Amino acid sequence: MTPKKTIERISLYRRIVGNLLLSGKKQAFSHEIAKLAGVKSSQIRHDFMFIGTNGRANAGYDLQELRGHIEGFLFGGDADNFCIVGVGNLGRAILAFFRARHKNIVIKAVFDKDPALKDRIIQGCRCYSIDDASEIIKKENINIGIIAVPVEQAKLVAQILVDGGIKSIVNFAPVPLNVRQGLFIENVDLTMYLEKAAFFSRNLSKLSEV
Amino acid sequence: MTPKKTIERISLYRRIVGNLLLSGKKQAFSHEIAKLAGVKSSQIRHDFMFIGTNGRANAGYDLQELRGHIEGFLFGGDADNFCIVGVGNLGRAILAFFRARHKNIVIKAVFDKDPALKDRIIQGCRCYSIDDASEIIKKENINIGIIAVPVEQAKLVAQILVDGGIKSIVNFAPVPLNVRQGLFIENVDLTMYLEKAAFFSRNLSKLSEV
DNA sequence: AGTAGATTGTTAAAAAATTAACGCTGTCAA
DNA sequence: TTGACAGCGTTAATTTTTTAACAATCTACT
Repeated sequence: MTPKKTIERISLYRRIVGNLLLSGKKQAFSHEIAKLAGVKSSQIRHDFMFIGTNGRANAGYDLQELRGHIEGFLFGGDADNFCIVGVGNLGRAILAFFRARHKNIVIKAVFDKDPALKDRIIQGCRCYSIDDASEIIKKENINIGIIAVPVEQAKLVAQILVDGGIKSIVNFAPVPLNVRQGLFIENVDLTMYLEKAAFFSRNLSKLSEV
Repeated sequence: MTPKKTIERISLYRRIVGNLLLSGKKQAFSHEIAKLAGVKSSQIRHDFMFIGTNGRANAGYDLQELRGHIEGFLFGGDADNFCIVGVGNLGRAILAFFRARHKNIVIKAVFDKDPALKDRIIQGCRCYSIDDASEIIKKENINIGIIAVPVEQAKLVAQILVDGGIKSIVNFAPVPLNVRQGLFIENVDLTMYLEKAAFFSRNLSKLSEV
């Protein structure tokens, strides 16, 4: 019913399968994929059941077919249109990373409040004033917003995106945005990841295992 | 026994409590903190039991004291020393974000393989050749490494860090690093977060609630 | 063709995480 | 002082997630 974790793993499987295909492999067993993903083989089979793919006993999964199933499950018919708000270091990093690299993730626009950036083309992507967000979101059919602004502005930006019709947000600002019904928000908290890593560097014994 | 999720929340509570203090608040109830953190109040009380803090019935938690408890739990005596490998967009973004901002997260060095960057000071932080990683890690007493290099180099870099004595890694390269015994690795997969957001923008009804 | 061995799909069990329940304590007002 | 209420701490229940178990199936080899 709430397969968030499953979705995360499926996204990971997609890349693993892609890499295996690139390396020339045609098929793989659940335990091979499991090794690469860092999970148990039973988890793989369980997840694959969820997305409705099937392998063959003693022959594993056909990777081409598997990729098709995963992408069919994960992606819709058309590519998903994203926008990024905030063209600081992080916004540029994300833009550089995804621009023209992922066939289902298309960054259609970036927004900033700095007038100097207005209409500039950054990494091949046009920068608009945040004031025009609502208009551009509709025009470009953008469904997902990435928030990469300073923490003070995050809530306001989220509101602007939602008002513009955004359904789903990935928030990099270090403040958890309150989720509202009918909206997906993923808070990616870099400080938290660093503090967690620091904690476990001092408390490795508190880790269960792997 | 494996309180990874709890650690994540505690890191979040730390910031929430800090913000409340900044806003002039002296104490808070579990349900107030819960609201801000996006969890249930019973979760708050449960987690606070874990870190060994205590409030008073009908008066909630003393925020100053709570912050002390949280930081005592989360941080060690000294600040934790980090390094970043890869001075591309993402590495710079992380450096800019943390440099001199967080009293317990100190970025002591950045590494890159580009000779042009060697010994340059970036955001107040010196850039070293990756070849000197082992030496610098020991000299600066660095325990945590942040990997922000292209995917092809991630595994090699991880090996270098581990060989140098790093205990804990935050990996931003889109390949899951295999965890070895006695090592903490956090894979932060940006592609996964974007794909997940895209998936739920098309399948909002599949979200449980919240 | 038959048998041995390996892997799948699925169900059941186990483990982990979250949420609820509730006795107890402290506060406030009459 | 007493009663009513509100909130904490803790334990128990629930829910979710992961792992194991195993019959069915396929491959390969003789």
